[in-house]
Amino acid sequence: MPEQTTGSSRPTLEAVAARAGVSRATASRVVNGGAGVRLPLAEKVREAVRELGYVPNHAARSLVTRRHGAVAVIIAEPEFRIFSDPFFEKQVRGISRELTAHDTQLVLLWVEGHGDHERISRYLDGGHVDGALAFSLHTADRLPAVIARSRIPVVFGGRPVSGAESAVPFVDCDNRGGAREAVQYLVSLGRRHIGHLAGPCTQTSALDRLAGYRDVLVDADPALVCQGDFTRESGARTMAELLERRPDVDAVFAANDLMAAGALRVLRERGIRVPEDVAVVGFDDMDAVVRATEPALTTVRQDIEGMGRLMVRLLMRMLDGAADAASASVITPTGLVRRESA
Amino acid sequence: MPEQTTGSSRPTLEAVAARAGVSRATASRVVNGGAGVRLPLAEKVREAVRELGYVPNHAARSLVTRRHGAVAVIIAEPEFRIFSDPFFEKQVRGISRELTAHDTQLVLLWVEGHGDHERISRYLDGGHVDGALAFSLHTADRLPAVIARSRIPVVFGGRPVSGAESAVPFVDCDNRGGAREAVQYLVSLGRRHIGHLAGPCTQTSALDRLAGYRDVLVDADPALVCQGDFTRESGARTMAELLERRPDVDAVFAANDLMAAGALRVLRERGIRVPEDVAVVGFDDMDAVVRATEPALTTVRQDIEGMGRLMVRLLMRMLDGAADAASASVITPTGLVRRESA
DNA sequence: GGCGGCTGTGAGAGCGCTCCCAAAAGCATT
DNA sequence: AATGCTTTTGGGAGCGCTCTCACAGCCGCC
Repeated sequence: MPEQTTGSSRPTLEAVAARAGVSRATASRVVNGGAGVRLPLAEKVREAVRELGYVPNHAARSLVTRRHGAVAVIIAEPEFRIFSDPFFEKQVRGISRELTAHDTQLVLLWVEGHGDHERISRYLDGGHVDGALAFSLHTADRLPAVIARSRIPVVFGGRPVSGAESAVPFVDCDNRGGAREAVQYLVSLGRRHIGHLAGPCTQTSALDRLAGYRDVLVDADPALVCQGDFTRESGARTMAELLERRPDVDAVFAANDLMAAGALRVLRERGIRVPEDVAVVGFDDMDAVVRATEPALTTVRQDIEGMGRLMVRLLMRMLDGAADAASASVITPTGLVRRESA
Repeated sequence: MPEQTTGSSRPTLEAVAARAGVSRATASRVVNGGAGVRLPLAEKVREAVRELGYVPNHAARSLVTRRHGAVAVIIAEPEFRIFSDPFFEKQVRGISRELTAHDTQLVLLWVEGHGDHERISRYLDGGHVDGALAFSLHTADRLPAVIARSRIPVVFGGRPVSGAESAVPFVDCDNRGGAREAVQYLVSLGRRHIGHLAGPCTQTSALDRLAGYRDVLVDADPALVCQGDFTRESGARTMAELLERRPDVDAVFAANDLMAAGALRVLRERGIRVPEDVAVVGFDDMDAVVRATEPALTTVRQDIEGMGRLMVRLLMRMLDGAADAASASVITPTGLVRRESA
């Protein structure tokens, strides 16, 4: 097997110790913070490190510490083009930043099909990473269950399906509370016939937002709820549907901003004024969408990057043994952002 | 320090060997393919592996093999929202798939600012990964140089700036040849005043496409080239600019599809017929863009996912010592896709 | 039937590091 | 100056694996 690294082989801790005139143990202490080493010695070691360009061998270290300084981020792409989704981009960015702050690496596991499940589970149990972060996308997907069964701690982004694995720790925003606030706001505006353009019923976020809507409008006409799928097109379609079913509708709470944007287009096309005739509220506060709507979209804001960061913090606490799965989940607050559409 | 893995500690190769009644060496041989082990013994070992749920300890293995089975993918986000960019998504997907095929993990390094350079370089030299993949985004960025200086093999996506690091291996499509073909096609259509909506001069892909344009139109009026930046908006702006400068323009080669889409919009707004009055050709053949234009965009196709895969293959060959940096770069072919706009 | 040349197997070293434990050194007391 | 402490330091084991090397079988061959 040919040498893969150029130049001479990397210096070991042994070499550093020899050069500094100390034992390997002392050199190790200095490299790992230097607690309990007298200053002049520590300085000598640090100098040796510098001169030799010493970089600790990670494999050797984690062989004994059983820590890897790495966390897996599992991204499934069953249907969504995950990365193009600005939601995911933000969340992954938050994760990445927080991991960097914890001096931890991000190992990306991109799951393609169902055959991949076995590979993922082997990887998680294979001692490559200390923990994992995953996203609960669809209620039908078996992947979350597979992941949760692994022997390393896992934190989910988004509330997983309730049921057997209720003990799975997750971070999610207060979808239900946010929806409630949005609908309550519409009520406070004096709106009487408030429709809901719902997201796909395979995703808990959509279900929770629908639940929030129902919390406020306990006995709303079922015809006021139209089933969409979080896309702009479905927003347009459901809005049209709603107008047909209930021409007297005077407000709409869309399950996300994209659907709200689709709805606004339809309303504009039909000459229905927003917010005068129909008030519209979205969910997510996605810059790219919100900035482009006309009128500017009133929506429920959630801190997506912050949720990513929280996922990491929670995982780190679990790794430190300071948090246990059952009690650890975090629900982040949402807030209504009032603009022009409602 | 509390236990981080649940349950009893993982079985070692020693345990497998004991259970199978063989030596550790033999067990190791079986786990690694089983060459040179008699069948009955091998079967016994495999059974022990199954019964114990043995998974090799990766750290221990790479401590001795000096292989990590992991490759870093370095993503800088100087200006671009990398992940939202469908180009990157495709390329990363290709990379991910090919890495999986090579049983290699993807470690994502997300570079934020310039202070991060040191961290990246330490990581690359820290014995975490066998090689790295990076993208040469902007000629001004120092990052590629930092990366190229590391002691592990690196393959770039996109031709890096020529100059000092000409020996850096990369994978890129034939930007220049593709541009040439596009412009030649416009010429063959009988077009006489062919403009170019150029991409940012800080990116080699844009420069190469411009060069291809110039290859064909050696002494074109400089006024026919307008400087954009790969965005849809810049496509619209440069198209307007071009129409002002040279109202007689009868064809346009845009540096990418997004710019072409912007250009089409402007042409439509002004009632200029495409392709009758002005023919338009793009570059990239991005589904999302191409599918949405009216008329359908004629463009230069490049296999982005394939480029991602090639990056991995090239890196793997370098890791095997079968390819050396200087001679290894790959230029993938492009092809004109004729639709309606030209 | 004994002997070279196989192939298959096991013993053991050692990858580079951390961490336990014992020894040494320092310090302040008596 | 001797004692009893605390802090620093070094020796050495061992994390789980691979890989070299020596040895044990086994074949056919003279």
